Amino acid sequence: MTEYLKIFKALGDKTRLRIVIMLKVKSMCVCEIREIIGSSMSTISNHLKILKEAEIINFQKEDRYINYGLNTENKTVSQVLELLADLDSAEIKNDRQKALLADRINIC
Amino acid sequence: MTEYLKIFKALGDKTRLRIVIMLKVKSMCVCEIREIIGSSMSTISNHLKILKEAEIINFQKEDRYINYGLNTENKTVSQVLELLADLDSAEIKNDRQKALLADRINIC
DNA sequence: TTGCCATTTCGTCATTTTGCGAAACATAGA
DNA sequence: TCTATGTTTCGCAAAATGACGAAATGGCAA
Repeated sequence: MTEYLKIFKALGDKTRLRIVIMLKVKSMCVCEIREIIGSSMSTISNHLKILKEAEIINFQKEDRYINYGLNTENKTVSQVLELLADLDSAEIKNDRQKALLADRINIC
Repeated sequence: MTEYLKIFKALGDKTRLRIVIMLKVKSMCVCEIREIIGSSMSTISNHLKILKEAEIINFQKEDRYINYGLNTENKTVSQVLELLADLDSAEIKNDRQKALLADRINIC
């Protein structure tokens, strides 16, 4: 139960849900995510920590950056993420658009 | 997104997750749930309110009681609840056992 | 080594959430 | 109507959460 509890807790926050939906578009570093969400670096970092602990996301170093992405290897997580497949609000479209355009060179 | 947010928020609490899993066994009234969970009446009532607002549960009057049950007619909800199908911890088994034995005559 | 840059951790504050008992409410039955 | 009983609402205290800026960390490059 703890596994699901962590996942639901993690996804039960608007900012984190937005982050997760954005990461379906592509993996991103903290400052790219920050740019789209608009909160402070430390706030984003904290949200990512919670998503990490729920094993919803993972990360890998690339260059000077740490790229965060969805942990699709986790079966429970990928099942939950499938539910979100057809989310389609204006806000989400906007985030997705920005995610596509996001480019570390112009952000970090 | 708001719909999912509400659902995840609602299920991101241990007590509420326990209630939902119990309600898969059978519909129950507030005092039956109270007996199994062990919190106060008002606490349980408040949790049920949150689950109601997320449309995870519904209710119907029966006799003097209000029976709460899972709102399986809601597609999103039933998809989420399917995820929980194979939960199997000791605590959950205990709750399920108690739910099966619960009988308003001896509780309310 | 030193400096730089991306990220995390820390300390603090405001807000939200959770839990409780008491009181209020609703309603079926005497 | 009055009573008993099941449920909800209210008011409050304690705990958890989310946000921020500042400071600390980690690692690459000069």
